[in-house]
Amino acid sequence: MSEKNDQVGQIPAPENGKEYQFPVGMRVLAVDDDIVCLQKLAALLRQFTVTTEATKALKMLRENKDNFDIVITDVQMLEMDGFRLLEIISLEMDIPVIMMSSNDDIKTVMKGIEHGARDYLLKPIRVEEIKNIWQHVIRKTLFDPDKQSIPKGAADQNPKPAKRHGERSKVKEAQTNNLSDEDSLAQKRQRIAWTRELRAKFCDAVKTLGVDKAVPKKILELMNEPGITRENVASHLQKFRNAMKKNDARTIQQSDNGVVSSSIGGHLPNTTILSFDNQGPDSVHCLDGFGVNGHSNSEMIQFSHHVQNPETFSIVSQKPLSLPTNQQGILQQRYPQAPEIMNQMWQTMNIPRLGNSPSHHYQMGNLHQQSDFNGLKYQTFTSRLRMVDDLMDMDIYSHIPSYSTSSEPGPSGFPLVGCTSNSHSIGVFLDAGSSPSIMLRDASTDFSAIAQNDSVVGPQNELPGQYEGSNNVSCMGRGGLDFRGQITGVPLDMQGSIMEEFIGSSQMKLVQQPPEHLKSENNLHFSCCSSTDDDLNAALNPDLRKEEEIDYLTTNDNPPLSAFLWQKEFTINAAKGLQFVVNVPSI
DNA sequence: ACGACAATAT
DNA sequence: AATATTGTCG
Repeated sequence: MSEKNDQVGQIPAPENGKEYQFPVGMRVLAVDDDIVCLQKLAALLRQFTVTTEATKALKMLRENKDNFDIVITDVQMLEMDGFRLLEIISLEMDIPVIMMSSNDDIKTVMKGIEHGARDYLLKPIRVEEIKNIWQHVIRKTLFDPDKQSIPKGAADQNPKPAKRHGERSKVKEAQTNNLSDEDSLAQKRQRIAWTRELRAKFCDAVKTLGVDKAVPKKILELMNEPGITRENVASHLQKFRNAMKKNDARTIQQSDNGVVSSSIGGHLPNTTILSFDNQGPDSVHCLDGFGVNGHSNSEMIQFSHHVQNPETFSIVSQKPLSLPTNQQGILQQRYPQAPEIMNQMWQTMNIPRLGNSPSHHYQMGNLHQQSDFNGLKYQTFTSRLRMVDDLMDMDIYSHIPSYSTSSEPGPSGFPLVGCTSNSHSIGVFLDAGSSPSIMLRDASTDFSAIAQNDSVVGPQNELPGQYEGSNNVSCMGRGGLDFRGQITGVPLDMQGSIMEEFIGSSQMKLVQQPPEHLKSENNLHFSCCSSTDDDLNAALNPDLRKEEEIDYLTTNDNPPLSAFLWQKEFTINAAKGLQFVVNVPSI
């Protein structure tokens, strides 16, 4: 208590220790939400304070930053990420922070370094490592004794815009000989991360203020988040509003279509034929799905190589499916319904039905679990969807996780209300039974969840190791989590409160990371996301439709989806290499 | 090279 | 405060 910050200078040199002695007098704040780790760590420390909650740690630090010489924090924690903690600490005070984690992934380590961590210790922490951390405390006082009193954050809070330019160029010049560490950091814009928690807070604030009355300053107040500036909020608000605008536009566009269908002359096709465009009975149509458009694609050749049981994919017949005509009105219009299409697909592909389930229930792949959370149903299933360059044991059946036409939850849990695919993936809409209007907005996130084919998202009580070796995706009625555990597809702010609460309540989390090569190469993660999202857009918005790229199936069950009319022939790459063509006669 | 995002400038 | 532009990142 009585001790002051300068006391750190008195930290005994290592020599004075016996075989192993933690530097006397060094006050460590250790943060880890894993109690066991915390205990282990504590055993190595002398004078320490521990907490399992980053927020508590922050509080302690804020209340008296002079009480601690150094902070050691775990990287992965539930409520607050270690990085976030690090970020806030380095923003608000000048206490060295050491990260620890069992993850030695270079990127993660780099992230720590970039955020200003003084060290990155790999778990399990060994004595030798802990023994030396005093150096960081010393170094701090040695190297910037003056800056000591001025927290970095404070300086950054009130930047003088006018002087910015000059400063920046100066930094560049100075870069040559200076402390590379701090300076390179200073050069970069330091940005805050809008974590789930933050966004949730933001949303709450906006909600309570009312969308039109929400201005940065007030939001900031309501959020009550130190470490965040008004500018931060303003920026986020800008994004938020943009997203809002976009979303509105989309919705309007859609309802327009639904009502008028003007883009194709106000008529609806009265006959629709679905056929599978295979080259002949029993042939696997390993068309690249680009061949039709004249692009050949070497990847697809690879595909046929990798197919282990070609018979599995045989298409039994090439039976056009004639759908009943109905001219009642838009909702009754007969387009190929996803169920019908699926039906045909499955029939022709010889996909087995589930035991004695009602005729429309199918199960593809392994259905792990169906759950209900806060009234939202979701389920996990196995998706063995692979990207084109990774087709080793591709299994076409498992591309479609489950399906049901009934509005009652069947074995699959949800009615399939639509589906889409691109050359990489097939996506399905499962409706958890909510209002159709919400469906559209959130639909793309469904895709994302599915498209993130090598990630596992599941309820917390599913063990991380449980799915090892398989590619699992958990899908909720709407919304999905991406590799990072963030909601994907549309900005979180636009997800609506349901999703927000669902995810925000941290009942869901990412339990398995995708393979590294999928994450890094070609931004696969992102392209995957956005392409599916694009597909959705295109399917729903004729103007955006790009004939040669967009493949989709949609259904009439759901007004928003039914708003879309098929006017031409589209190619559906239902799964890599298998190509179906939907012929829609012109009116 | 591009889109998303957040900082920064106007 | 709102909007436009810029810098970073993957």
